[in-house]
Amino acid sequence: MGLRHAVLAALLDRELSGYQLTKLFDVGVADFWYAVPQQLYTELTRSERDGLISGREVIQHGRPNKRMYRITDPGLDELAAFAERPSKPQFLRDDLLVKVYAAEAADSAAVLAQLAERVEQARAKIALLDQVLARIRGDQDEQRFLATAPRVGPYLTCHRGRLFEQEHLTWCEWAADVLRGRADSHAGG
Amino acid sequence: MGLRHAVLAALLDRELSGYQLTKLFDVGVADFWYAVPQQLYTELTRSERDGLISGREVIQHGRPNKRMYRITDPGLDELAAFAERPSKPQFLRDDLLVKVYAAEAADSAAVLAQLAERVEQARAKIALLDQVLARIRGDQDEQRFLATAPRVGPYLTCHRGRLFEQEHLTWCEWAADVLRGRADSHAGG
DNA sequence: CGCCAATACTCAACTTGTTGAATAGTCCTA
DNA sequence: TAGGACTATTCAACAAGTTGAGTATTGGCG
Repeated sequence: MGLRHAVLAALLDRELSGYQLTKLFDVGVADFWYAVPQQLYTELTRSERDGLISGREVIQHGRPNKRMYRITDPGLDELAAFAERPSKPQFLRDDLLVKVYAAEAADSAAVLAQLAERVEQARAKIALLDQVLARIRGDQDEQRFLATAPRVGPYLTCHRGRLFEQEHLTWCEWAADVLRGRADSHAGG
Repeated sequence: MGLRHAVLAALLDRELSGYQLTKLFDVGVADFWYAVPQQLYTELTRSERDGLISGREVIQHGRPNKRMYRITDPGLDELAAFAERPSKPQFLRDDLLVKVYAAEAADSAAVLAQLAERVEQARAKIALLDQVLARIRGDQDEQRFLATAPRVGPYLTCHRGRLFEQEHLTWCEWAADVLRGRADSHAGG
């Protein structure tokens, strides 16, 4: 039940519509989880059925009505209980790594192109996350914010996302350099 | 078909048994993919049926017989074609991040304990990966190895795994510090 | 006026990954 | 000499994630 708890966490201190959640969990700012709309709407229905969240219909003019969700007390309990259950270690599982692992059997130009693309994606995401971090921090410096803000969870996980992207970027560039260097030296001599 | 290509990549330059593959893809040295034995045996059967790998029975004395697999020419083609297909961006999806995101709603001692556990796991994995890297490199220094070795893919992805663990470790320690600091200051005043 | 994007969702089919249990022989340790 | 660990694999049930299509309305652009 990964998504379930991610949704509960997102609803921790604010009411959100299904649609807003799809935006949060979309490529954009899913700094701690990712999911497509279909998954989210399904999960919202299930979580409401199970009493962990409650939704209310909001009638809108000029656009479809929507349903706003908030976390319930049983939802808070579930989240707290989840936090105490052991979590299993995380693993890398990335197509691109497989391609680099098999680089010698593949067209190296294709692999290099994909590494370059990832670098660009990572750069864009870092820029976005930097904005998010600055917005969360407001006008405080980081240390002050972390010491005094009422909630720091979102800031910490956002930082994790940034680190992840930064590291990915660095590695992609390094791997590309290595592969390029080898391709050149084979071609040249 | 993530696992399929990961298996093909692992068989790129050596023949391996299903059991050896389960060890590779187990917690141990799955520096680019992870899978449980059941998944692997299923995938091996399917890939053999599809002609991407071929297996041969090896009769053993004193232990169960085993099946050794090697990649076929169609398998190599498939791997090369896979490397040229675009790969989708990677996302973080980690229980522990959800817990940290929701830290304020959870028992902070429990979250801190899990962060500490992760730090230990990461340390162990880093030590292991360092051994693997040294073994792959042999007696050469890194730069020389990367320039001259016949295959560098496994080395590059192993490095990626190490970076990932290192970054995870650093972040876990930082997040734990932040949360501990806040817990103390709330308790103390 | 027509088209596209955005809002706000739903249904269905499918693929992947997870969990638990089982088999069966050998080797090592207590 | 019993019990566990290691080798080597299989079957089945289920949960989670992916993909593709479809609905309906509004607002803006050219």
